[in-house]
Amino acid sequence: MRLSKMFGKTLREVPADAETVSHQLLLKAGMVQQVAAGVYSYLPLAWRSLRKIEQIIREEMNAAGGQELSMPVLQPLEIWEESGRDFAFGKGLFTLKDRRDRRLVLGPTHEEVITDLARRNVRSYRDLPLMLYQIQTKFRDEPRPRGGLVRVREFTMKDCYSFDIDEEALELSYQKMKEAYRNIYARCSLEAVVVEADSGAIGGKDSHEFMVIAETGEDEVIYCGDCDYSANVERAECAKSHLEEEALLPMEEVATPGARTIEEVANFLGVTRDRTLKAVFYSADGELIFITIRGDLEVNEVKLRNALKCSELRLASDEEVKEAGLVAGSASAVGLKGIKIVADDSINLGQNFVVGANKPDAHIKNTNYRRDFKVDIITDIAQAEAGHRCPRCGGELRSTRGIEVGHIFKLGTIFSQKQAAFYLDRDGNQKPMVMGCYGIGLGRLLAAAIEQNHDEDGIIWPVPIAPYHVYLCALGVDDQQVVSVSEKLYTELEENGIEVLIDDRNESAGVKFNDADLLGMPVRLVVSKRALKSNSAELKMRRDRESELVPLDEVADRLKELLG
RNA sequence: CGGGGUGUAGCGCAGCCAGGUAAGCGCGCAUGGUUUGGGACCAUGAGGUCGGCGGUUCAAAUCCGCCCACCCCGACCA
Repeated sequence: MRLSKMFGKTLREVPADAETVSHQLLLKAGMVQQVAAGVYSYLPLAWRSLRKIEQIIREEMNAAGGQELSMPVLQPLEIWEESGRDFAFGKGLFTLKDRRDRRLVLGPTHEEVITDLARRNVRSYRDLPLMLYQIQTKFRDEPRPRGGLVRVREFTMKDCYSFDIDEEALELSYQKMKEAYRNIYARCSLEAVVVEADSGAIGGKDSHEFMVIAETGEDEVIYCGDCDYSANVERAECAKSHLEEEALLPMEEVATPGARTIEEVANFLGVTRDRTLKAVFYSADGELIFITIRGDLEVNEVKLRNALKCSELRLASDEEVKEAGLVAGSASAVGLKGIKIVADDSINLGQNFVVGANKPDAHIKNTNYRRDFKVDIITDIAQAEAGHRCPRCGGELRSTRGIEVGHIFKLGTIFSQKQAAFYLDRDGNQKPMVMGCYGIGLGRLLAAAIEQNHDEDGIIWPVPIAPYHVYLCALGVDDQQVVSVSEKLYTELEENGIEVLIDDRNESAGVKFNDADLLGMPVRLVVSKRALKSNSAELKMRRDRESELVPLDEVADRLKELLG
């Protein structure tokens, strides 16, 4: 490709909107352009890179036994009602009506359609295992797109679905996919770590995310400094301290004027925060929920959402709290009626807690779960944080940020049950297929690759996903020899299967070098009067500082060797 | 949805507070010339619904109201 003809120009100044490195570089390099919030056009350079990523994924999916197909973006709302996920996705679902007023959705994912396909076509255990995938556009009406290509509303995703006869077979498919994913990231020269994850709106049991560690990542990863435990903070657990056993004491009301926060109450009464129970109020799909958790811990809203199985969850407003007759700052589950109570299991890890008295400026000492109050749900809803103890080995937990570049789930029979996707086993019994699903966001992968491979001058493409291999820089295009040699090299390299972007523009050396660094092709090859004096071209790897002179007739071989 | 911010040429910005000269600057773009190893220089030129609608006024980029778009934080989110 000739730079003089290529669509998409590099910018000297970065559009003010871009915050993250990958977003800035993608814009500055003229690779993407925003059309609306979270909606982008991919210009030729970005598209080439994306196609390479796509091909790598396709090859690995095929190698793992996947069969590629294509399902529609446009889907009837009914199948979403059938699975119940119109509710789970809520406002994230793009919906529309056709001319006959039929309600349609733009698919955010394809479990429903694939399950429908499976139930129509799979009859027998002999048809299983089955692994199907597609590389398709998804639509999600994200509340807030951000970070350039990291979180968008329209994006390309590889989504793969496995169908097995039982959990054991699913485990095999799952491991196969995990391996395929590792291969994909390795082939893209990306370092991705596997973490335990929440399965979110997709549903299901086990789930793992592949994270590219990056400061600008939108996910927080909790990991152990001593063992290999790592999990998305949404799902991460911690070993909660167990207070010393003591005899239950009678409840005692004490005046606590002005003390409202856990901090204030603990200080006022001279106890540590873990001797108190805090109260938090949420609104879950419009219903007010009372949450109680030990004072030294915070509520993890994802865990809470899962416990409640609700769609919309938010902190209750002051008005809602007041309306429910609750006394913010002095509330507790003691004597509370007519409101759903969810507790963190930490309320069991100690005795004689300080709680609110449900009237202003008063608290109750020596309160104990079961004896003094009951709850509707008790489970782990605590947020794990850096500094907490590892649930596996007791080591210290740490925190970092990452970009989620892949997510795999064991769905089990959630969809096959709801959508009646059954098969007949060896003994003639009807059973639901056991499913898994496996996604990779391509654009996000591209962004993550840039986050992980750049310097202050621009992108440093890993060879396998670089738009072109070589940036052939013809320096001094008014010199006949420079032009003829660089054109000859261009043709020769292309004939050898090397992808070349030739900078044939009439620009100064500075401009060309800067663009070469910005666009970040793995190899820069300079043809200039200076180099031609020794009948050579100057070769420099993007990631290196030094260049070397390579005799013209050896360039092609040298490059083949370098690009391997 | 809550909080904060921004909208003036392709990109980056000034002008707005305190209404009034002819809507400016840098980069980029076009033409000509001089340059040519790390974002050159000179000259000439093209390019604008000042986000939109309405209001106030003799007069609005500037003041007021409503709306829209986009960005950031939060909420939310494979």
